[in-house]
Amino acid sequence: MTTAEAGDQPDDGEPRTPGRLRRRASRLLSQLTARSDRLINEGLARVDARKWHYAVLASLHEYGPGSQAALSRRTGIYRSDMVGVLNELAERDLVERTPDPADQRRNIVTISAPGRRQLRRLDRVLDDLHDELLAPLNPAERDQLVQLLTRLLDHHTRTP
Amino acid sequence: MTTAEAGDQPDDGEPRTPGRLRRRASRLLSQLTARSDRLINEGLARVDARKWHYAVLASLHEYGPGSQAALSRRTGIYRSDMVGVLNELAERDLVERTPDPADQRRNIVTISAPGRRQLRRLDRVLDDLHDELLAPLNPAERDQLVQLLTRLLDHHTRTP
DNA sequence: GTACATCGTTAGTCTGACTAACGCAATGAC
DNA sequence: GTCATTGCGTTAGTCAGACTAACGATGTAC
Repeated sequence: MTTAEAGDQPDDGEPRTPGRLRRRASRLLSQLTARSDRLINEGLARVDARKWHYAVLASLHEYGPGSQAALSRRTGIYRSDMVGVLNELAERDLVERTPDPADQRRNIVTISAPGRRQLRRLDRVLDDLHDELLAPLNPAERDQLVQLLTRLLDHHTRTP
Repeated sequence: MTTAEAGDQPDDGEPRTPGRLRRRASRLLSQLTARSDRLINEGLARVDARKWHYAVLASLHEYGPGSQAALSRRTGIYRSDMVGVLNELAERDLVERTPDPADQRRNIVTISAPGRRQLRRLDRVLDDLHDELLAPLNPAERDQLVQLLTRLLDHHTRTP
């Protein structure tokens, strides 16, 4: 544990972030998330994708076709934003949107063969990007982080 | 380690988030940050403050008066956004903005007595809010989390 | 003294999270 | 069977945070 206490003193000139600020979990989260988001977005943009694409494709692959509303619930994307995401995916022929014969309000969304291919591709891209994101941590520490974050998110999801 | 594997299977009906999605650090970060931000913002709004106020006041208190640009660097707030933050703080008489006699481009920003009082108050408010945010974790785990996040942020700050 | 950097400021972009309201279809109560 | 309620897809729009561009004015280096 000699590597501990990272980020305490800036070696260069002036800009010293107050300690009270530096160790607030909320600040660490938002600062890190800003960088993480940028990293992921840029990485996905390079293969003409966005993270919502991944979420929808993964959900379709793991749980099969579903209505837009169901996809919203599974992915956490608001159903108002889902429209646009599905438009983008349909443009690229990664999913198909067909009316549900059993319920005329519903569209049934299905993943296509190219969609499955793209999903595998995105999985690899995301693996690489996460390797970059988590570079300073060893595998055990990465697990630890995921565990801690999951527990927190879980708590705040169940207890709104 | 029997408490592990939180959040794997939803007990209620339909909405199952794909596993590949659920354990991606980037997603955990952004989901959790969204909730954290909301929690903090609402908490601070109740005492007529925003998180930027805290950042600026803390920086002034720990490192003394400074120009707006210096404050930008210390807090990570863009200097374009700093203007508005300082307006809000000045309205509330928490800081004073006076022209630097030595450099006519600069404003020197100083914390006022009410500013110091507000800072103490915000410190207490934030302590409580973080207690809520980190509720599921024991003190050791909270430290662990802060450590891990700090190391990551550090890495991505030094290596842009 | 001219070229360049810095300061405060205004304006505007982009993304993500979220709300409101719509027309329409299905469902359940009576 | 009608009617209120709920769920669906969609459009539009709000709000906040992060970030860029460009400005006039001032300071600094050569």
